[in-house]
Amino acid sequence: MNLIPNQEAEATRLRRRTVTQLKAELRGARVQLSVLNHVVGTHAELKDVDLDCLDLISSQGPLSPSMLAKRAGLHPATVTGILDRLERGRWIARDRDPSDRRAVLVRILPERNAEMFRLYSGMNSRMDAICEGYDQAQLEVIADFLRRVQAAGSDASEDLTAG
Amino acid sequence: MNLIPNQEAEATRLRRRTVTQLKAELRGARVQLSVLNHVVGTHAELKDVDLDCLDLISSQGPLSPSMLAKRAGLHPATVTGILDRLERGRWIARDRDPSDRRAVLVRILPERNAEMFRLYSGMNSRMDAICEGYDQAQLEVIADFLRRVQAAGSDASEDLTAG
DNA sequence: TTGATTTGGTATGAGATTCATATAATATCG
DNA sequence: CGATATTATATGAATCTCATACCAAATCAA
Repeated sequence: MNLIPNQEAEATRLRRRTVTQLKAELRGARVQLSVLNHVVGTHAELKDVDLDCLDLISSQGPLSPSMLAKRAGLHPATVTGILDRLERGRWIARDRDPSDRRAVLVRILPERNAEMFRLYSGMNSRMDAICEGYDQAQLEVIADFLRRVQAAGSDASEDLTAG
Repeated sequence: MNLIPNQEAEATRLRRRTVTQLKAELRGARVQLSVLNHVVGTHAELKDVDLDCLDLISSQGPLSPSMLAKRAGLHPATVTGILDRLERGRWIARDRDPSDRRAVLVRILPERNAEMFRLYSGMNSRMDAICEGYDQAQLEVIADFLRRVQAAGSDASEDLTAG
């Protein structure tokens, strides 16, 4: 930090460029992963949004259809249709909530896990290869970064839905 | 790396756990960013897939509808419909390819850039805040990681489409 | 050159999807 | 207890996706 003003300005410029670049790469990664999602979904006879919901149920479930609708930014009636498809395909099950007889709890069925895993296996092994290039500390930095991105995305979505 | 076998096994276990965790966080980030995308799309009266295509045109364009269909994993006729909507909304323009009179080149119109930027501004400032917690070297490591993820996603999609 | 085949983009129409609204059942509040 | 709110879903209109067909232009074959 003992730089003359010129060097300091240069460092600031470089940093700004790097941050901009990183955000661009994140957008790019999001699109490519969504494209992969779409291709996987096509093979599994699932819509993109079905897979998104399946991911949400998998990571945040079991949860109710109304909570899922909120988390996914979808209309409740749309979620009913999505859950119908996922249930018909034996991806999920709907149970009654024991504490509220109006409510429903959606949970993942492990039945077709292997099939889904197989569809993602190409990406999975590529990810393993990528990770081999990083040491333990770097992997943790990246994982933590991605965790923060999730929170940011969730918060930004909420703000936009509210406003 | 001068560890007795027990320590080495422990380190391997830890590393495997970290890699698994990282992949889970990446999936989670993809979903949250897609949800944000959906919410943004709702405000801009665009379908999720329209925004995906807009991103692809923005980063890889100008390109032809058939190339876009290939990159996005969509049917050519579907892309025609998407481009119709994007054109009607003044997001893109279709030009004839001077070197092939059958072909069309799709390019971004900057007209509505500010509007889109405003919708993403909440996420953008959150990303800036996140990046402040990392030094230059870390930012570059993360950006490079995301670049590799894009390539992996693109390759995995291609394999799946071909097979 | 001519004629056949391939390629690029889009129109058409059948089937599927989304969502505003309405509805039924249950919960909660006063 | 009665009124209101909440949860999930049925219904139907508008819209979207994609297989197919089609036309124009490029490329290939002879």
